[in-house]
Amino acid sequence: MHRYKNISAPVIKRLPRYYRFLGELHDKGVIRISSRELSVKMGLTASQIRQDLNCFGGFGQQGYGYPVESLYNEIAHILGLDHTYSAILIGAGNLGKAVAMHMSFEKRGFRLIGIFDNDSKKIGTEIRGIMVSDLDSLEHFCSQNKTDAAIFCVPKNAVHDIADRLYRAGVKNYWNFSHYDLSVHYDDIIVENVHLNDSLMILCYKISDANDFPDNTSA
Amino acid sequence: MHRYKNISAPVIKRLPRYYRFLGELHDKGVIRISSRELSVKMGLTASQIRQDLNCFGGFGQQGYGYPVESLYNEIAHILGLDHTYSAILIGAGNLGKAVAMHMSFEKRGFRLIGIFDNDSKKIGTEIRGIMVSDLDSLEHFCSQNKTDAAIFCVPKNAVHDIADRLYRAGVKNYWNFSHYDLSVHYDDIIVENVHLNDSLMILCYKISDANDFPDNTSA
DNA sequence: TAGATTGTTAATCGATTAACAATC
DNA sequence: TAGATTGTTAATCGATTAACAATC
Repeated sequence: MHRYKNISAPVIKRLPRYYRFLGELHDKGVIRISSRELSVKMGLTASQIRQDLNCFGGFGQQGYGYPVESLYNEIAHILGLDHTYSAILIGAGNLGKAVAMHMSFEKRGFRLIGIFDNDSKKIGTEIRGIMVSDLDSLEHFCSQNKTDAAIFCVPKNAVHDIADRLYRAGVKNYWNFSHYDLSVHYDDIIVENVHLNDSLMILCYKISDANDFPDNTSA
Repeated sequence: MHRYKNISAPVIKRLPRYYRFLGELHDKGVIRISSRELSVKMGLTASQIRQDLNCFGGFGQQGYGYPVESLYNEIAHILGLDHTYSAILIGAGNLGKAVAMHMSFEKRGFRLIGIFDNDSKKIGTEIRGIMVSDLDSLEHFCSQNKTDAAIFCVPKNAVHDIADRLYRAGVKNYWNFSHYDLSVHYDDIIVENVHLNDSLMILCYKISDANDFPDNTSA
């Protein structure tokens, strides 16, 4: 059922970054690169790079290094970017609209096929050539269109109910921008979270930690 | 110079999530909670919760658990949310606009004091009550206004140059939405990345890994 | 061939979990 | 007090780094 065995989360999280750096190298016309050179560019150890890549196969050649273009393509394949999963966006507010407009879905293995909102002012408007539909028509849409994934750009109090409806309609893969933990409620779903608030708070922590003197903390 | 000693990245990343759950508990009127109960709600081990919290202090009480409200306030303080760091937004496109409109900066320790873009169509327009300024006036603005942090919502090819300018103007804390690794080029800066493309590719990986049969992968 | 660099095993380091004495 | 639960130390687990034989 799984393509690769026991790939740890840290390894998976590094894959898109490898993909990015290899893409840049390829654009610059670089043909081959050693784990040593790449480690310097990326701020990792050469050992880690070799370990990571060897989870998926032996893409290098002793005495030579890694061929940039084919490794780039291999990682695309590992990430599954050669798929085209259909996705719908839930929520056409500021954030939803920006996600719809900003993302190159096709380059990341997805195609945006529907947008839903419950605000009558938004229903009927177009975003990136896609008509915003009434949230009430969600089930009907999913029954008519193969829907692989849903993108949550709605306020947290709306998420649970919509997730329930999607789950019953068979949509179980979620890109979650909402301030809500989907994974706690179901366990046969796949969730990738983008918690912007959490990220901003972590920045706040880092700044505070680097700048505060212990004397100030009790103030 | 640092408030806490040797706090590991995994612990820091969990703090906003603790903060969120404690906030919800407090809203529901819950007065106290044991690490055991919280672990069930959050899908962690009780041991980890106690270890994490004890990095910062002994907030619990034997035989009783943790007082929800005061722990919530403690975590806010640990995260530095009682600060108000001034931040400027670079890039008023779809994503920048959404970030400006969508985020509750004040609740996360920040205040948005300026927005910059190089597109003459955007300069002079208002976003959330803030006038979009010409990117050329960046240095002047920073010299007149204490600027603690910058938010990057510009295309990757623009980042390096703007980061240079900000760095020279003394702005060294960045919330980075761009597809570019700032941290590789400087080392006395603080960066928190939001790599939406990486996140979407990770979702693609997870879906592919769960659904592909090995036989299909070579196709 | 000789030099370079991989793939892979072994050693180290760090994070998570378990256990339990301290104590409310 | 007795029961519960923390704070903290010890044990385990997993991830990273180092080392080196295989080999291009």
